[in-house]
Amino acid sequence: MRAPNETFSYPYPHPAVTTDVVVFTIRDGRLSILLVERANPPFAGNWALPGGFLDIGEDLDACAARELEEETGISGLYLEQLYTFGATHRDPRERVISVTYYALVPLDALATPRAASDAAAVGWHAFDALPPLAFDHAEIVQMAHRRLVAKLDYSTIAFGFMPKTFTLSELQGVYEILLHQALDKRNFRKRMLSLDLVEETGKLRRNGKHRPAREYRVKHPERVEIIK
Amino acid sequence: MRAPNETFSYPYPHPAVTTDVVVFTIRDGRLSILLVERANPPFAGNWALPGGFLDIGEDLDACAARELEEETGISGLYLEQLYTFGATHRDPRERVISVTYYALVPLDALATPRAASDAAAVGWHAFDALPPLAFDHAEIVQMAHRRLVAKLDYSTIAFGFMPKTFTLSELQGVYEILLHQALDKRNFRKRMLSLDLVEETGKLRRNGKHRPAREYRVKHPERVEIIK
DNA sequence: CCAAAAGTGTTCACCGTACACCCATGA
DNA sequence: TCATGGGTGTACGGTGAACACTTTTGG
Repeated sequence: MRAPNETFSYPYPHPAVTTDVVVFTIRDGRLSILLVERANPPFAGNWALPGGFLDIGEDLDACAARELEEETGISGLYLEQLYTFGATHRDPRERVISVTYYALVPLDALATPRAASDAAAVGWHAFDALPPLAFDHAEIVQMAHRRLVAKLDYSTIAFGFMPKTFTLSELQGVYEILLHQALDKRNFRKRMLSLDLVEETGKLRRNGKHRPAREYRVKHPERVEIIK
Repeated sequence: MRAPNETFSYPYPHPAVTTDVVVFTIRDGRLSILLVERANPPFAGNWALPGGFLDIGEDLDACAARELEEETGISGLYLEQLYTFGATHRDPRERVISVTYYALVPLDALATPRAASDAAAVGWHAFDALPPLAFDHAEIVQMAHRRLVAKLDYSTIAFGFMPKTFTLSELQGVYEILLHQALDKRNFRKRMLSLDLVEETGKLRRNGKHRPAREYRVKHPERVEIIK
């Protein structure tokens, strides 16, 4: 074993550690992620995931949340650690270990992100039409997407995309976008209601020249992420 | 965004990065993990997970595999990244980020591990009777165990415990130990055979004064970890 | 009254579960 | 011949999938 055994610190070179966050949302009926355009080399002019270096006294989760908040102005999101990428030459400057996270932004919380000082631009990009990404970020995005879709089956992660109140049709739309297929309305409603995770607010949602939809909310927001 | 933007390297303090591995096996009918007894402070005399510092030019996976091989003399195991732990004071000496992995050792590969220079001892411990662990390693072990049990449902991870050839009763025994419950023999066999992942070797296994058991092997070892 | 989305039940196939007895061997 | 673990089939209930029409509103 080569566990820590010096009295103070490990006398060999330390890698840099960053967090990068894949921020998903649904915009205009398409799954989208948040990207920043890099202002500086390497990969200047390329799009990349929001993220940055870990402060030496900062928890990993806090770092990811801070980076996310700095980019989008949104906090309190569902944020989950995804995977840690550490290939030796993933960053040409120095050895960088990236602890990656993913987050879901509810449909109604789409604050227009503001570009930070070291980014040329920041914006949402449809998942199925992403520009070339810097570093190994394309790989990170692919893994986040696989995780997201896999969790649809056995968790209630899709609620992370829902605003405080929503209709069952909106919820079904989210599933259909994520699964890339149409779902049967009756089966979908039966399944959702049997989970006993949503309740009617009692209000109706008028959305056009047709029958109004019942409005729902999540019953126990703190339990939403618990695996079925 | 606070992504890398210096020409060379990030001018703030870097944390140390380690990998730690939860090595599972089944010994004497009990789920067990491999621990080393620390020879040096901090936590001298306590048991800890095998692991150690990342070499600056080494991939994360390679580091975990190397540490594991150094401890057990076994290589080529199923090894999967688990989670990255980075609480600010998890190591009293300096800031340490631990990228954790877990591995499964087949029943027949139980080489007696040999203690490395900086460990007082190394050995297997039953999962339900673990000694107090150094650092946050108890938390790491708990997470690894939850992952292992969860994957039983939707993957074929249990085959990671099986030697090259095995009987269906042995396989069932592994599931029963991991799930902590007895399984119906007929249903278990029906399910396993329907997965079409194992095939008979044609040989019989004589194990006592009773009917010999058919010997099986995994059909496509490279596909064993693919999610159902 | 027409267009558009909301809302509602039943049938069927499949799968997981429960359950009991005979078989082959060694002592 | 007996003790021991190996090996086999069927019946039932629950769950997921397929499927079409009525309701309510705005224009």
